Amino acid sequence: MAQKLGNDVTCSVARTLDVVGDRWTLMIVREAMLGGATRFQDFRDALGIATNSLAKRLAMMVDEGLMERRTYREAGERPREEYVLTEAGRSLDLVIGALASWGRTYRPHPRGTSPRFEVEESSTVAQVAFVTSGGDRIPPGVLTAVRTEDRRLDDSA
Amino acid sequence: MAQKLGNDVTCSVARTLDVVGDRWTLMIVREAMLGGATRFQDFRDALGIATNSLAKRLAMMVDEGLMERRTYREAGERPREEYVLTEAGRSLDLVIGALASWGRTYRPHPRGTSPRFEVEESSTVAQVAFVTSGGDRIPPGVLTAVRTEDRRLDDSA
DNA sequence: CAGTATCCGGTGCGATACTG
DNA sequence: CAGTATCGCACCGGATACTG
Repeated sequence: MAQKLGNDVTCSVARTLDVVGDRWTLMIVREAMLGGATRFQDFRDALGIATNSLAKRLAMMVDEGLMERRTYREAGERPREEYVLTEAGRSLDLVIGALASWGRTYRPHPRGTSPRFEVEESSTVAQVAFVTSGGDRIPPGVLTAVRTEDRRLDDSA
Repeated sequence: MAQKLGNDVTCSVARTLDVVGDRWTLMIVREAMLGGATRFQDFRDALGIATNSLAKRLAMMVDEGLMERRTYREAGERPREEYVLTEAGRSLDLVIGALASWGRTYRPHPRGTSPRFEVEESSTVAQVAFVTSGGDRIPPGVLTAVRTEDRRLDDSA
């Protein structure tokens, strides 16, 4: 069950916001991506979110396929629950990256921090940008938006 | 005045969500990008939003520097108000693009529509992706996130 | 530790009516 | 057309207490 934004289900932006458009979900995703957080308490400590809110968010995210809930047991420990991003959840990295980039540019903060995305092992830093289907980067400010039917767009290219 | 998400101002994602994290702002930006909407009534018709909500959102967006409000007069007409995206507002295209892309992939809809971004005149379709500072596209699934101080990140590269 | 149960306040948002 | 004014409510989310 998505949550609220009932109108305009035909808009792909609205459909996404219906899932991640609340106050906490993307922050939880961000925390999960940073790798430190997998357990309930991790998210609670990192975000300062109320327990019932967190429980509700995590349940929604599992329900929506952003997270997977697992029970695991370390040697000698009692079983624990952990929440791990699914592929759909990990794919929100572009959204997180775009939000972070905008914030850095237009809402700078002297002690600000962002999730930096880098290629594993090679330490190459990644940036979010528009590219052509050929893979060439498109400079900012030259794009026009046109309303298009989704089936005519190919994301895999 | 940002609106609500008080905590964690050091996180650039949170700072951005503080501006665009409500239910309508990004939908208004989207509509403005599609070019059809500049006037109050345009947004109202396109989104079905309540007038007071729209007024409040637009005022906030002007206040936050996402939109510019102008009074103009066409020949023989009475003066009208129009709302035009600023550079900061237009720069949300990456966020919109990332949201649309995710929605198309993970929340497909038979009659879904998205804003398609294309290079003016050349009709080249743009996609949102991670790239290296050298401009090479990075394939999905190979990135790791690390918490980093904003001043150590260079978005202009 | 990992939640669930309950209470409650702020407010985002819709509906409606009204103004210049 | 472009809003403002009022009303009302759903609901998100915080605080707290309690359970296995």
